[in-house]
Amino acid sequence: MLSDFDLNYAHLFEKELLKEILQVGVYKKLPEGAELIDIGSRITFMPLVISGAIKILREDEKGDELVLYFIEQGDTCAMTITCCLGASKSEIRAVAETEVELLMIPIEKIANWMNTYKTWQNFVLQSYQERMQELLEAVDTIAFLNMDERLLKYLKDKAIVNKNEVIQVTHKEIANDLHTSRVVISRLLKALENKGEIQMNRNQIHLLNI
DNA sequence: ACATTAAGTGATT
DNA sequence: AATCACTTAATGT
Repeated sequence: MLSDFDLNYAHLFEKELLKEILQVGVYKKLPEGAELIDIGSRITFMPLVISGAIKILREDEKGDELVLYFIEQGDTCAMTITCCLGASKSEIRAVAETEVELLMIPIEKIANWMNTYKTWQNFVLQSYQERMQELLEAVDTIAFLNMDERLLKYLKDKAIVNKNEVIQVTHKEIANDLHTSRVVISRLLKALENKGEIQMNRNQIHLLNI
């Protein structure tokens, strides 16, 4: 498991930092569907994703959800960085999309290492920038794309993070993630199937043209 | 065989 | 695109 960590992160950090990370970092393995961070919760650690993927979503008072983006191995959560810089409560919810392996870094270390390690500073700034990019992409998707295009993008993203063109989901789950109704999803999926983009089975969707 | 859950359909707003 | 009401199909017990 730690060799997997090396694979993704070793080239990024200098020796001493790597040693510190392994010292203070807590290894965790979570099953699919596990909740990592909830809205309003206090963030006490920064997760470095070793393997698997995490789904980041926004939620309204009624509990209606909207998926923003997925984060994968080599990524970290930008929300935790924001938290370090002042705000301490999470604005998003993070759920394990697949089984995930994480290395949890205590939040105090983050600001600390920013001063001592140049490579850490680069890493944090760069991942923050990448998240910002993804967030803008998510905004574009919601604002400018039709529902059918959004759906297709969602399916493709899901296929990528799961490393599988066959996705296990119900229409209901997709509807929740995209914040729409099941009937709409069923109809759009039907249209996609007729266009030859996908193939449907109960509880699963097969992406054909990737 | 029966109950439950997923998915399909037509009509209405 | 959302909602309703209803049907059909698949699956679990």
